[in-house]
Amino acid sequence: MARVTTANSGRPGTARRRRGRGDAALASRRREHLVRLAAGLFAEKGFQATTVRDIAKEAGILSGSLYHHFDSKESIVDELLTAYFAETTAAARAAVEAGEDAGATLTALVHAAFASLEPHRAAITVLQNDWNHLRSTARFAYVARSEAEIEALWVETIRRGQRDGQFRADLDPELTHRMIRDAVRAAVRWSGRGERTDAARLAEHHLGIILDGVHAR
Amino acid sequence: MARVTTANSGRPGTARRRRGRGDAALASRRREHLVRLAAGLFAEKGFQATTVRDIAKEAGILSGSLYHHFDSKESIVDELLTAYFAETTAAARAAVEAGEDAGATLTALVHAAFASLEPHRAAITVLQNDWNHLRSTARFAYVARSEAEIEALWVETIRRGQRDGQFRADLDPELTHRMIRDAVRAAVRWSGRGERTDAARLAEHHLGIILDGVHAR
Amino acid sequence: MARVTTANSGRPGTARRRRGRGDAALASRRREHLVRLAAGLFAEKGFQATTVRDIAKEAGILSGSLYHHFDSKESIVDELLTAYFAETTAAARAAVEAGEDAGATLTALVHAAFASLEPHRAAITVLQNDWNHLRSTARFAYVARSEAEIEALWVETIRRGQRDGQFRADLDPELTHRMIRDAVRAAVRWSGRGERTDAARLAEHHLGIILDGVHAR
Amino acid sequence: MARVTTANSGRPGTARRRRGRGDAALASRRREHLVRLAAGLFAEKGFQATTVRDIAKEAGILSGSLYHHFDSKESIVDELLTAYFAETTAAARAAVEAGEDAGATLTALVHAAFASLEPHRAAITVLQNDWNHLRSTARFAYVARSEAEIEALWVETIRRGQRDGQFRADLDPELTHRMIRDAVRAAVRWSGRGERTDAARLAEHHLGIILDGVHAR
DNA sequence: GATGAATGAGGCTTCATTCAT
DNA sequence: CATGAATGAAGCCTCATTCAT
Repeated sequence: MARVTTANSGRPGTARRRRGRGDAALASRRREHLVRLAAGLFAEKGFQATTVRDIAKEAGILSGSLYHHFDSKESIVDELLTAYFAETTAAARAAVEAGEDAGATLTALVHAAFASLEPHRAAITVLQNDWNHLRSTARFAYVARSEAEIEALWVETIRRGQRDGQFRADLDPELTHRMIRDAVRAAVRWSGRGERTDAARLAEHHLGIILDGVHAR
Repeated sequence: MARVTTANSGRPGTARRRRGRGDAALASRRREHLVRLAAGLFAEKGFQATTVRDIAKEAGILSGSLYHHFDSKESIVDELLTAYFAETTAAARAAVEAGEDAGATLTALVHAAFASLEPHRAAITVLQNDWNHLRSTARFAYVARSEAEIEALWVETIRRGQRDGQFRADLDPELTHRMIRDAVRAAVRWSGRGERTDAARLAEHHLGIILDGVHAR
Repeated sequence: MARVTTANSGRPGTARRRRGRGDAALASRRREHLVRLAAGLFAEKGFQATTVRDIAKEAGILSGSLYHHFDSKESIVDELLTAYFAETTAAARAAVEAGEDAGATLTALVHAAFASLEPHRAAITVLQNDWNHLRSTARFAYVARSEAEIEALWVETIRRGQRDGQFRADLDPELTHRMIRDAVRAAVRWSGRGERTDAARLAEHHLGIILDGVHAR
Repeated sequence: MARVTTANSGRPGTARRRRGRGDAALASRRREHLVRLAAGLFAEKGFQATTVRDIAKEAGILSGSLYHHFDSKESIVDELLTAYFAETTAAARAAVEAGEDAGATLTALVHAAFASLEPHRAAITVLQNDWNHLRSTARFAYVARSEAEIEALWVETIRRGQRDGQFRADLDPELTHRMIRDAVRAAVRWSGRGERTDAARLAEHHLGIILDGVHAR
């Protein structure tokens, strides 16, 4: 769950001119490095507000040189979003398929959501700052599909809990999912950067409210 | 038509003080109308993604003509944010000063937050899409101040509930406030537009989780 | 030399709709007032840098309203330049026609030039700041003509002094005129505003150098 | 007369410091060429009246392309003014430090002033056309400082000549400096372009008047 | 005479992208 | 791979001017 696996590894045409075996790998490493730099900026300012010059400057090169590695600014963010959804969907699926009761599954889903906060700051920030802009692009249609897919997993889990009598029957599963998802994602704006304990504490805290509310018993 | 013999005989500084109507009249019909049009676009796409040409086109005029009414694009969004925080702060203060017990006060705060969703879609969208960009401007420093002020009201209420034994003692009041605030605001992205029942239902639903959690009792 | 007499008084069409006898006079007074306000701004910032809004604001009206009095911004500056050259040419001619010897005539010319500094700050500033821009307009062709006319009077006087043996024979009359003219005009930038003694002292000082140089005898 | 060093070129502090070549390389051939083209236009029309499109057209490129080389129109004129004052100050200092008597020093100062006319037409024109506009910018505060520095050198020299009995005791050193400075600068408007003999003749002529006046002896 | 609203041209600047070297 | 230079579209804003009311 931790590392960006190798999303888009299938996409050819990036590492041209194979002079030796190592070249492609080296190029790919350089590319990954650039993506990580861009991610840092996207996490700070969002997609639209980050210019390709910003990214190039961060890498110590000129903006035109970026186009040896990516064919557009969008393809960088695409890479980040693809990775985010690949991991997130996999994690949600794993939680559901673990076969535990609905309560445990929901807890696992929430934990997974919080766990993605730190490694995917950029993607989440972009989703919040720039989704209104990106949604119109055909290229990012998969985002909506992935979100629907994840939502389906949550809804299924919540329904199961309601049938079991574990969860309240008066809840709307879809609204419930969105509330939790949004509360988690929004934390990317103000939660401490890089402090792991913080993220864990946050997860525990929010989970506490989600499961049992603020009322004392 | 009267007399004009005394035109500027005093030379009062630089700016006149004519127009006995007062500032309320200055914020003319036309201006208000334009703000509302801009708000619609901001609510859809955010601040940065909306161009002055978009706004002008919506009004059926040329972009330069907007500057007859506003001195900058920022001043339009400023107007919207100012109004949002004025109303929101007032509503939160009213809820707290109603003098009810912490549970009732928190309920009132949540209801007020949801009630602002529909009339302030633009401001809330901007806060989510463009805050990273606006925060750097001195002009919008008041946003951070207003948010802090509102947070203080929530925190105070939550603490009171904890002292009363009405709320769980293990909650962090600040994190709790942010979770609720963000969950409400994020709904602006997907909640139905213009359907009042929807907003009310949403409020009831989320409030249910916040107060008592998803667990059945 | 003191008052802007009635430059452009021949230009009809300004005071329309004669309802009564006084109206035209009143309108003309209002117009003069506006010209004076504009002159103040031109003297401060030049022609291009002064906007019609600046002028209107100074008068406490809206920029569109200025067009009831002038058909363009250029016509305001035209009025100022016309007045400047009318007076200046007249003064130079008077100095020459006084029939004194070349030395006295030159002294009178210099004094007249300095005397125009204060009442014609605007025209002189415009001539220095904006002449490069205005020279291309056919409307202002008369400026070059007037300058040539005045130069002719100076050159004639200097030549006379050279024939008399009063002035050095090695001087180029044209260059001499320009040097003096420019030294006087440039003072408009830094010489005290409104202090008459200052202008007189300046005239005496510069005249001293012009006539006898900086060398002690 | 010295070299245009590269004052203000790098603007450090914000941006990297990469590119090991040094700033001299940054001020590339192309950039220098563009500055020269812009200078030609500024010398003709001044700063405000010259648009970035004018400059770009002169270079055969689009206006946006200029921003590959400069970060603003102001930075172009800044470069020209900086160079002008660097050279001019150095020349004035050299004249004073040559250690000759006051008369010779003043002569050298005047010659230096005239010598800067041709290579710095643009800067001098801008100083006359646009100083009222630029003076308000913090960026150009150094202009006033440089002018004061140069004035101090002139004043010192004139005072020395007065103590020696070489110059008239009744002159105000400051006014004297300004008169000469302005007479020289104003010549930029009408003196022939590119003809060296002309500039030299002009210097000799004006110097003749300055030192000994127009009166024959 | 003035207001309020608009026009249209043009100003400076930004930015993703391309491409010869 | 990178640079240096450019494109072209677009962004925000300014300003003289017009005109119905």
